[in-house]
Amino acid sequence: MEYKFNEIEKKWQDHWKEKKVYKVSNESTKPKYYVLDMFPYPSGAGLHVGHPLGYIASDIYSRYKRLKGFNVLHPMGFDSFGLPAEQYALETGQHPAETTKKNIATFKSQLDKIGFCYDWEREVQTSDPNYYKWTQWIFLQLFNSYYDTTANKAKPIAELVKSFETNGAATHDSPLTTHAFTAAEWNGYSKQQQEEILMNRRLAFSKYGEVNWCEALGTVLANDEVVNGVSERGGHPVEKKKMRQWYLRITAYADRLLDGLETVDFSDSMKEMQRNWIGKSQGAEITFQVVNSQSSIVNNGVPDSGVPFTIHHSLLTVYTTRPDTIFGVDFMVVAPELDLVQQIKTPEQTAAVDEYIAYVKSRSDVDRMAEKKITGCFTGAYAVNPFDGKQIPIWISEYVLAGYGTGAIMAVPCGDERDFKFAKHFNIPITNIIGSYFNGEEANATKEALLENSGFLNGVKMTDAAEIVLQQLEEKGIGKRKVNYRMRDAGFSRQRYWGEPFPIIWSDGVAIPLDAEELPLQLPHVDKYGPGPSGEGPLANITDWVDLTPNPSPKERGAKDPGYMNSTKDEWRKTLQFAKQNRKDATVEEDIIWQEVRNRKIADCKFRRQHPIAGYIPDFVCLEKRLIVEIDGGYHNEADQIKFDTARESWLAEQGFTMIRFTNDEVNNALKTVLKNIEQALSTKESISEAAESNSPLPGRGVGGEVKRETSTMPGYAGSSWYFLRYMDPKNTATFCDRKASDYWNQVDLYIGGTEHAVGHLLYSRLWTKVLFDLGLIGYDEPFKRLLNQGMIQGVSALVKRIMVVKNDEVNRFLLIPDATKSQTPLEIIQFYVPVKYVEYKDNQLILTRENLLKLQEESPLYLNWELATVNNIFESVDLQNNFIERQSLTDNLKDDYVTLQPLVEKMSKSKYNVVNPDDVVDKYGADTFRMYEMFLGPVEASKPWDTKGIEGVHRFLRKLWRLFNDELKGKVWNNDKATDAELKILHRTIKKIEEDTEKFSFNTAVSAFMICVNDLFDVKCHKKEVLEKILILLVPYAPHIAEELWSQLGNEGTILDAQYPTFNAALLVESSKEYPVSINGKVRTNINLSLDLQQADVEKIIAENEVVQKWLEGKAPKKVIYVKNKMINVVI
RNA sequence: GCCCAUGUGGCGGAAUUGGUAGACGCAGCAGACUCAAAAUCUGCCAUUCGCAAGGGUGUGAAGGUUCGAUUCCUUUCGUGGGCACCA
Repeated sequence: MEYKFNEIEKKWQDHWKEKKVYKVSNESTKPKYYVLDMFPYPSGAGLHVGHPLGYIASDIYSRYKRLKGFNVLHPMGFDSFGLPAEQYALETGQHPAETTKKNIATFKSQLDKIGFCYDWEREVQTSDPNYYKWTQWIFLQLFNSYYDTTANKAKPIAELVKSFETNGAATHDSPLTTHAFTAAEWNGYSKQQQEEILMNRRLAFSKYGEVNWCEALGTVLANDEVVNGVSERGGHPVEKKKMRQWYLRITAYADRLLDGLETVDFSDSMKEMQRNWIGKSQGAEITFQVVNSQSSIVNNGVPDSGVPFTIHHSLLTVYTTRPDTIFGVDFMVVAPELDLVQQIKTPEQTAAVDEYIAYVKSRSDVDRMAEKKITGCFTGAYAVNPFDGKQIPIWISEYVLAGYGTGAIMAVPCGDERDFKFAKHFNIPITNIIGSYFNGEEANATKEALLENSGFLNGVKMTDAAEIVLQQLEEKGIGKRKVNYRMRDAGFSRQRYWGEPFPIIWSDGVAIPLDAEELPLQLPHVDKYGPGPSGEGPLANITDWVDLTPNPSPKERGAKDPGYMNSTKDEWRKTLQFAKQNRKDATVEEDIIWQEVRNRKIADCKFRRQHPIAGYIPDFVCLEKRLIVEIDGGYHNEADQIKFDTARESWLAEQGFTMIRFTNDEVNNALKTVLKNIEQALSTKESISEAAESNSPLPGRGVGGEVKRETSTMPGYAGSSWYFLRYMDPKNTATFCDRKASDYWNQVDLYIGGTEHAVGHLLYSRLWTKVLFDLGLIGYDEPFKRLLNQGMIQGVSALVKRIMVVKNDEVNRFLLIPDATKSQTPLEIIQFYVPVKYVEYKDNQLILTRENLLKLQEESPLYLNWELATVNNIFESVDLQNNFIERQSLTDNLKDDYVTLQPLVEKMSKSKYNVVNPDDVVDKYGADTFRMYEMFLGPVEASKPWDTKGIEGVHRFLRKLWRLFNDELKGKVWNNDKATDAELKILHRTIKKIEEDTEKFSFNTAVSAFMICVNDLFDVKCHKKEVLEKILILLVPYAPHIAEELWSQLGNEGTILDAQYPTFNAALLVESSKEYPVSINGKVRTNINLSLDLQQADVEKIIAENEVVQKWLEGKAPKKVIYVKNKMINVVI
C-alpha cells in the first residue's frame, strides 16, 4: 500500500470538519491554554510560504497542549483594513471591501490546506462592521477617559469634569492642565473653552500635528512613500504640513508600559527594543537667557560695558541628561522648526536660516537621523550660561528633532560624539572640562572624570556634579529635574479610506462622540478613493455623509410653544443647562425610577434622564425605542401645563416617540407594576435600526453651528490592538467581550509573531489592554504572557541583467545577458526580476532557460520583447551610433540556451516576483511534508531564505514511516509482538527528546529526532504496534494527517487528536558506562570506555596506562588530569 | 545615524549553554537491485599533507580569559529587521 498523501489529507480534513473536532468551548473542566498568532493582512498576493512558519509552530504547540489535556484556544482571523487594498482600489477602481473579501477567501482556503486546528467559528475580521463597532466603542472609552496621575490609572472624564465643577484645577494637578482655574471660572467657560481644556486630558485626543504633505498628489504620504524628500510615486516634492490629527496618549502610560515588561515572558532583546522605544531618561530642563550680541567678549561673566547687546525676551529651554557638563557647553542646537528660531534669528542670519529651514522641511525624520552629513546654520543669537555668563552661540541643525525633549540641546563637544563632529565641522572652539579624558581626537562620554574649566565644579567628580548643578538650578529658578521620554503620543488619524471611521462629529470646533447606540458608524461606500479637497481622507468627498444637518434649534425642530425657549444658540445652551439642573433637582420618585432603569437594567435598553429632545426635556427616554417615561408631579393638572403637555406629546409623537406616564403615587406604591408597564411598552416598540436612523446625530447634542463628521480614519493598528479579546467571545452583540469569557481565557499564554511588530503593534495592544483594565472592563493589564518571535522566511529573487535596445526613440527589445560583470558595454545595464516560477537550478546557479522564457512570454506581455544574448554578441553587433543591435547575429550564436541569474535574498513580495505559494508545495508533497519541512528549515526565531531543495528528505522520511506499517507489495506489516528493551529504548529516547524540544519550541531538532527514530526502528526491523502507536501520538502535532490515518489503520477507535500523550520512562535509558573522549591539552586523541561510577584517582590510573596517552606524554608525568564525570577527560602536559 | 538580531561544510542547520565541532537532511560521488527508469538500499562526503597509520588547520576577522571557547569578554567587518502613516 502506497502513501497517498493527497487522498489521506483530504479524507481527514473533511472528517475533522464534519465532526467539528476543532470547536472550542468557553466552558471546560480542563485547564485553559490560549495560543495566538499575529493575524495576517490578507494581501492580494495570497499567502506565501513565509506566513505559515509561525502558524505551523503555534499549531504544533496547540495540538501538543491538547494532547497534554488542555482546553486550547487557537483562533485565526484577518487584519483586513489597510493601505494596499486602498492603493489597489485607486489603481483599478475595485472596492476594497470586494478585494478584501476575495483575498480572505483565498487565504482561508490556503490555510485550510495546511491542516491547522482553527475554530473558524471564532474568526474575526477587523473590517467587518460587527467587529469595528467595538473598535469604535473602545475608541470612545479612550476619548471619554483621562489619566489620573495620582491614582495612576485611567478614569472616566466625567469624574474630571465633576472635579472641575466643584474644585476647579490647579496647574500642578497635571502637567497637561495649562492654567489654573477655579470652579466658578470653569462653570463660566463656554462649551468650547471647556472642551478645549478637556481635550488636553483625554486619552484619545485631537491636536495639530505634522504630516508628510505632497502638494502635487494633494495627499498625505506615509514615511515609506517618501524617498529622499520626494514622493515615491511620481517624485514630487514633499514637505511637512500641520493638520488636525487624533492621538492616543500613550505617554501617560510610559512608566507602566516599562514596568509591565518585568511581568511578561518576552525575549530580552524584545524588551530592550521596547525600553529603547519608550526611552525614559532622567535629566534637567535648563532655561537660558538669549542675547543678540555683536561680539561675544565676556569678562568674568559680565559683558564688556562698551559692547552693546540686547537681551531678547525669548528664553531658550534645553533638555539634558548631563547637567554636570554645563561648563562644557560650547554651542546650542535648536530644532529648525521651532517658533523660537524665528524670534531669535538676527537680521544678518535671516537669509541663511530661512534657506536652511526650507531644506529641512523637505526631509523626513528618518532621513534626518540617518544622515551622516553634518548640516546646520548659525542663528546669530547667543544663550547666556547662567553660571559664568559665557555667551554660547545658538545653531539650528536637523539632527535635533522638535518632538523630543524641548527641541533644543546644549552641545558639549568634548563629551558627545555628535556634538564633537558638529563643532569640528563648523570650527567651533571646544572647551575641555574632562582633562586627560579628552584627547582632542574624539569625544569621551565618561562620567568618571574630575571636572576642569568648570567654575565652582572644578575638581568635582562628574557623577556627583550633576546633583550639585540640579540643586543650584532649582535654587535659582532657572531649571528643574525632568524625566523625559523619547516616546511620543501615538498618531491615530490616517487621511485614508479603508479604515475604521471615527465615531466623532465636529460642531463648531468641538468634538462630540457618537453614542454607543449609534455604532457601528459604517464606512460609507465611495466611488473614488482620491484625497479630499485639502488633503483630508477620501471620506471628505462624500459631502452628504460628512455634512450633517446642523443641530436644529428647537424652533427648527418644530417645537410649537416652547415658551421659555427660542432658536438662538445661547437659548439652546440654556436648555442644556436646564436639563442638567433638572437632573440635580430630581424628585425622590424620579430617582427611584432612575435606579431601576439605568445601566440597561430593563430589557437591555438604555435610558437617559432629563435628556433634551429639541426644546423638550422628558424625564426619561429610551432613544433606541423612542419611548418616553414621565413621572408626573402635581402641577401637571394646571391648565397651561396641560396645554403645553399636549403640544409636546403630539410633536414628540410625530417624531415617533411614545409617551407613558406614571404618577408619584404609582411609583411609591406599585413600583413593580410601573416597571412591568415600562417593559411592556418597550416590547411593543421596534428598535430603531441603524439604517433607519436619520443622518443627523441624535438630537440634543452639539453646540450648534456647522456639524460635520470626522473624515480621517483609524490606522492599521486600531483593530489589531484588541483582537485577542474578541476571539474569546466573537459573536457577542452586547459588548466587545463578555467579562466571563475574558476572565476564563485570561491572558494569551503564547503569542507568536514576527519581530517587525516589536514596538508598534505590541506596545499599542499593551496600551489598550491597560486602559481596558483601568476602566474595569477586563481583569488583567498585560495581554500577552509569553511572546515567541518567528523569523521571516525571505524570498530568493532572481535578477537578470538586461540591456535596453532603443531604436528611433522607441524601445525595441531587451537583451538578457549571461554575465554582465565581464562586459564593458557602454550601454546601460538594468537589473530586472524574473518570476521565481520560471527559475531553474543548474550547477548551484539560478538560470533562465530559453524554454522558460518562451513560457514567460506566453503568460505576460511584459516580457514579449526579451531575448537571450551573449556579451560577445553585443560587442560584435552593437551599432553605437544608432544604439541598435542586429537581431540576426544574436540568438543564433548563443552558446548555451540559458542565462544565469543573480540571486538576491529579500522580503517576499509580489513586486519582487519571488513569492512562493504554499499551495504548490502542498499539492506536490502534501501538508504533512510541508509542515515538517518548514519546521526542519531551522529554528523558528531565525530568518532564512525559502529553498525547496531539502523538502525531498522530509517527504522521504514520511514515506519511510509509512513503510514501518505498510509494505508496497506485502501490504500490512505491523504486528502485535511484544517490544524488546532495545526497541523501548529507541521509543523512550524519542519521547524524551520530542517532549523537551516541543516545550522549548525547538521544532527543527524535533523533526531530526523523528528521523533518527524511524531510521533506528528500521535498523532493528521493529514493526510493533506497541512502539509505533506511541510514535504516532508524538507525531500528531507535526503531521496530523498521516498520524490519524495510521492510527485508524492500527485499529484504534476515535480520533488520535485526543489521545493520551505517552509518558517517558527514565529507567529504560540508564547507562552504566560511557565512551569518554580523552584530550591531551584540549585536543581529542582517543576514546576509552569507562564505567560511570569511577572516581578521579581511578581515572588517573587508567589514563596513565593508556597507550595513546603514553605516546603523547613521551615518558613525562602529566601535570594535571581533568575528569568531568559523564563528559570528558583532559590530560595537561 | 540609533536600537535589536545574526554570521559554523557546496547548501539548510546541530552541538545537553564552557567539555568529542559538523547530529539530521539536501546536493554530490561510488556501488547494489533493474532490460531500463523511478523507488529503495549500502558506503564515502569540512579542509589540507600522507599509500596508510597519523598529523596540521578550521565555527566572519583580530585579540583576551580558561586545562579546554561555536559558546564568555574587547575591538572590528558583513547581513537581516525596526526607527512612529506598509502591515
